[in-house]
Amino acid sequence: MGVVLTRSGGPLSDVVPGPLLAPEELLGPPDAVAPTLLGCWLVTDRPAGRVALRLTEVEAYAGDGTDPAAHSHRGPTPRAAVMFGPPGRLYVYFSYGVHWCANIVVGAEGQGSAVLLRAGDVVVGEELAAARRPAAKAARDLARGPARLTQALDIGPGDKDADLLDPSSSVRLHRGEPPVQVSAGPRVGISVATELPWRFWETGAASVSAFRPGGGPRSRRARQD
DNA sequence: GCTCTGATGGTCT
DNA sequence: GACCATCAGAGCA
Repeated sequence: MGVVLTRSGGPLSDVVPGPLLAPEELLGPPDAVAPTLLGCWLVTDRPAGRVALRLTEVEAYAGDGTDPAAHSHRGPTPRAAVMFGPPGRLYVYFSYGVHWCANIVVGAEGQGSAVLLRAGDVVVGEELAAARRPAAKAARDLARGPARLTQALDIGPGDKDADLLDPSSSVRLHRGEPPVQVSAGPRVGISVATELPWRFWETGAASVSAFRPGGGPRSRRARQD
């Protein structure tokens, strides 16, 4: 209930996604490409219907050997091989034995860089996304966090290495309206290279995952052994 | 509101 | 066998 309206006043379900991104737009260092992905639309077309969300939070991971937090840091292992593929592919990995998380491969083929998709605002198919995310209590929680984002979009192991730039693909990356303002800060949930401000989010977006301003992520590494 | 913990399994050493 | 690019829910203030 309650039809969400665009700024121009039309129902979002009638909004047509912008053009697909071109591979050239994903070249360059991951920390330079990542903020340009904010505002872009990630769209999944499934038999149950379409869900599209507007990216509001991402993180950059570099494959040039300087970023120990990147899955590609140890080379093209079976899991991380997709990261060394061409830009615009979807790198999906299984996290904590429970969740799937999604990255967009960026940079030149062979580089091993990617951008983790952390959060977005669902703009099309909100009811379908809500059905996939029964724990979400509010619209902003539908895709607030990397694993929640993949749940809302129904992204899973079957989407590994999907070509987001192919118009015939069921998972695609479309250009959207860029945010007015972008913020940057440390990445979440990693234990190395925490000093790099490679997390980017749309300033003020409600769907940006929770973070302690100035305090960093809560430390859970202080457990005794 | 904030903090803490269990769940759960692939990946890599 | 340890380590996770996490989430949801319980407990407490």
